[in-house]
Amino acid sequence: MVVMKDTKRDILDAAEQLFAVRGPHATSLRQIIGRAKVNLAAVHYHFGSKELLLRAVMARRLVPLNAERLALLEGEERKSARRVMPLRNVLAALVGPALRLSRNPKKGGAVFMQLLGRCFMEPDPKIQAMLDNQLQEVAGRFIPALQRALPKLPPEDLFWRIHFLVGAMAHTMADAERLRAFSGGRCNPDDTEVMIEQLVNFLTAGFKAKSR
Amino acid sequence: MVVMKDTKRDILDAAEQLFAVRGPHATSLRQIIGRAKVNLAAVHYHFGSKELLLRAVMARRLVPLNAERLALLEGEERKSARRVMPLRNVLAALVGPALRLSRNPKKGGAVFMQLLGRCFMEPDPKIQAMLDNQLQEVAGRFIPALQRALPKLPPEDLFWRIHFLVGAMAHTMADAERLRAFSGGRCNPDDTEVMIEQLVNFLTAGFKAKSR
DNA sequence: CATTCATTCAAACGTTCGTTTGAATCAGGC
DNA sequence: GCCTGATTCAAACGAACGTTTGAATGAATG
Repeated sequence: MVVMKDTKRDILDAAEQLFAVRGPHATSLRQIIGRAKVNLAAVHYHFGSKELLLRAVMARRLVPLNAERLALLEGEERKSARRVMPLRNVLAALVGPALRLSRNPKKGGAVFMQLLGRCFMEPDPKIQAMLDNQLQEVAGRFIPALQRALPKLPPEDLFWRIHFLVGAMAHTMADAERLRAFSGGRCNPDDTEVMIEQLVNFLTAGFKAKSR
Repeated sequence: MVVMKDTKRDILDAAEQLFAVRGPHATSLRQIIGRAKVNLAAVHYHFGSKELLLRAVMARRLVPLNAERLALLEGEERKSARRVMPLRNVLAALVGPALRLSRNPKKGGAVFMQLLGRCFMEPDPKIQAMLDNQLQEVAGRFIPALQRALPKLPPEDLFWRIHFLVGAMAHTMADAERLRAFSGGRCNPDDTEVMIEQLVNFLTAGFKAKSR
């Protein structure tokens, strides 16, 4: 009674871990219950199905993450009052909270960041629909903010660049570790602030490119 | 033996198609032989295993693709002789041939482009190792070329930006179609030249960003 | 103590997976 | 016409998958 409902949290933690490393589709429920040390039927008892489990894993972290992004954006909007908000700050509000996850092990940490990146790249339409749904509000607030920060950029160019942003961000979240070996140790993906700095710096320049 | 057996090619074509749309891991051999209209055992008879089949699918297109990239780079190097090669041309030689695949249905077309993008994002270490192997030569030639085009950029920044490039390119190859809906029809992923232009333009500006 | 209700458990369900087998089929060389 | 080696075929293999079942467990209620 002192400790209650370890089972649900244990399943969520184990699923998050394994979904992130091997991808949701390549992870079996038996691997999850093996790591969580619970019974196989507990997954369906508490969550209903594998798909609903993934949804629960994502919602647990994504809801606060998106709230943080929106709060950061609103804060920036308040700060810059009637002036145009600097593009760099908009991008930092979008990208920063997600990449900073890896600094916060208590809230999911690098594990969830990797999972989020993986879900962006999952071909499964069910997973894509779930993500689109979870990110609808964020997109609806950030796209106008980007447009305001880049008033001269044609919408077509803007959408192409958002697409590139998503690719670069997702790949960085899902596979930052690959960069360590690829760069021959010159880059350290564990240094979150450098990572954010590099990505925001790159994206800011990309978004500011002259339209052709 | 004048022409390659229909069976082998039929399997390669069907596998390429299905691997690309659903991802290699989510595609079963039975789906492949159903589309190819061949016997199930034919896959193992001609290729040995599912993994070797994927390797064969990739090699068939990737070998000529990489050769084209290297030839394009060499051509640019010859053209600019002792001068510095423009960054834009290096990036175009790297990104162009891959994205232009979708214009060339006879050589795999958009289907293989999507598959290549998917493989970049596959968590499976076997697939990653295979890709790394296939791309080693290209990386070894393009990284110095990028360094020469950006002599003032610290190597750490360069590697971060290559990482972002890979993410943006892979996401564009694998999921360009998502952009059509996401942009409300404003972007047309079928127009390959616009796609290349947008990506190269974005990347060129990103690579040229001031180091911080 | 008896009852209740949420939770856990071992076991099995029916599918589907990648792979293997051994016989049937077909080609060309003698 | 038969032999040989390459290819195709239907059928089955064992393993793993997501899911379901029904009984055992345990704490709280009356």
